[in-house]
Amino acid sequence: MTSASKSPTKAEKSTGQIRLKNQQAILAAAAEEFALHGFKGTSMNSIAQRVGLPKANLHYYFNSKEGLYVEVMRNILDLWDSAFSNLTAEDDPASALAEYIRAKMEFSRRQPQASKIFAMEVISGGECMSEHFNHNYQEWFRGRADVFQAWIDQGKMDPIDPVHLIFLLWGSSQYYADHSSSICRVSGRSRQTKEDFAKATANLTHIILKGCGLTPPSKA
Amino acid sequence: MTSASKSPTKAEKSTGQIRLKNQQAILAAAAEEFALHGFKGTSMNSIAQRVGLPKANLHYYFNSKEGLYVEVMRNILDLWDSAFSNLTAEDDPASALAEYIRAKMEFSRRQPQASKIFAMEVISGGECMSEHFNHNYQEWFRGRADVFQAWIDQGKMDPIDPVHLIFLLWGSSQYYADHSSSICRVSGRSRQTKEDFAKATANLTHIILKGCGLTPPSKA
DNA sequence: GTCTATACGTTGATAGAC
DNA sequence: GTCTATCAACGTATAGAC
Repeated sequence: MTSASKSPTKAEKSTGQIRLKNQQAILAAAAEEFALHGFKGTSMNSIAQRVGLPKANLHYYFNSKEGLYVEVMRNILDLWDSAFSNLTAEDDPASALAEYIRAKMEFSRRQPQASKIFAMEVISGGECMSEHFNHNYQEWFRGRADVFQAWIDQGKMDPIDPVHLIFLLWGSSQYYADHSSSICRVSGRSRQTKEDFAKATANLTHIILKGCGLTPPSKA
Repeated sequence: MTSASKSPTKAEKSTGQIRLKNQQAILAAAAEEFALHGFKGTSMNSIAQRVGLPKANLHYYFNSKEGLYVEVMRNILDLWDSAFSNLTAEDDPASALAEYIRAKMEFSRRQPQASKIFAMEVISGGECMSEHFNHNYQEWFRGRADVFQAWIDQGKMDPIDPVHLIFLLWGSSQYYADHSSSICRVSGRSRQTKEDFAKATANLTHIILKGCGLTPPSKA
C-alpha cells in the first residue's frame, strides 16, 4: 500500500526479479542482433522488436547502446574464461590438447553467437575490448604459451611456436561457429548437427595432435 | 566544341578514364569501410569522406549502397578465384598442399580487407552471396574435396575427411587476416611483418602436412 | 516499471544549379 | 561530370503521462 511502484504491487518480486528477467531477455536479444550485424549495424529498434518491448525500456535498463553492447561483451568474455580448464605443464600433452580442442569445439557448437560477436568486434579493430586484451587476455595467452613451451623443452612434442599453435586452435575451431552459414551451404544442410561437430572434432584432433608429434590418448 | 560534357573538355579522357579512375577510387574506399563495419554498419557518407568526394557522386557512379557493395564483393570473389592454382589428383600431395597453404597465407597478408569483408558477410548470413555460393563455390569445393579423396584412395595420405581439411586450411589461414588486430595485441606489435607471416606459414605447413601423414617436400 | 510521443541528428537517395 | 540543397525515413535518446 505504502509502496510507490505500481506493476510489482506486492513484495512478490521484491528482490528485483522482473528487472533481472527483463535485463537478461534484452541481453539475449541484443546478442542475437549484434552477432548478425555488429555494433554499428545493429539498431536499438531491432533489439526491442526481438524482445517484444518498446525501445524506451531498453534505455531504462541500459544507459545507452554502447552500454548494452559492453555488457553483452562482458558476458561473453566471462563465458569464455570459464569454459576452458587450465592446462598445466604436468598434464599429458596429448590428452590435454585433445580435451582443449573438444572444449573449444563444444563452445563453437553451443555458443556460436558469442564467437560471432567476438569475431566481428576483432575484425572491426576491437577497440571496445582493449581493456580486457591488455590485462586478462595477454596474461592468459602467455600462460598457455608457456605450457606448450614447457612440453617442447621436455621433448614431449615437436618444436612448434606455441603462439602459432594457439592461433591454429582458435582459428580452426571458431571457423565452425563464425562460418556456419557457409558450411551449411557446402554440406547442403540447414544446420550443423551434433554428429557433424563430433566428426569435425575428430578430424581436427587427429591432424593437430599428429602434426605436433603427439600420439592420441587411449580411449580409456 | 560540339561536345556537351564540361569537365573533360577535350577528348583527353575520351575513353572514360576519369569515370574508371573515380569508380576504382570509390570501390577501394568502400572496401576499407565495409571491412571495418560490414554492410549495415557502413554509411555512404563515411565512404565519400574517405575518397574525398561528395556523397552524391557515389550515387552517380553506383545506383545504390547495395549496388556498390555487390560490386565490391564481386571484385573480391574474382580476386579469390584467380589467386589459387588448381590442384589435381596427379600432383604430389605434400608439395601441392604446401603450395596451397603458402598461397592462402600470402593472400591473407596482401588482401586482408578481402578476407574481412568476406568474413563479415558470411557471419551475417551471406545472403548477398547466395548466387555465387550456389554455383561456382559448391563446384569449386567439390573439385578440391575430390582431389584430396583421390590422394587418400591412393594411400598417399591419412583418411581425413576432405571437407574438414578444407575448413582447416581456410579457417587457420584466414585467422591471420581477420584477427590481425587481436594477433597484434598479443605480440605487442603494431602490425604483422612479412617475417611473422613466413613463420606462421612454416608452422602451419608443418602441422597440417605431418598431421595428414605427409612428409614435407624437399627444398629443391 | 511501462509505454506513447517526441526531440533531433544521421541515413540513403534525389533534384537541380553549375 | 560535379556539387549544394533537400527529402523522407530511420537512428539514438529522452520527457512525461500512466
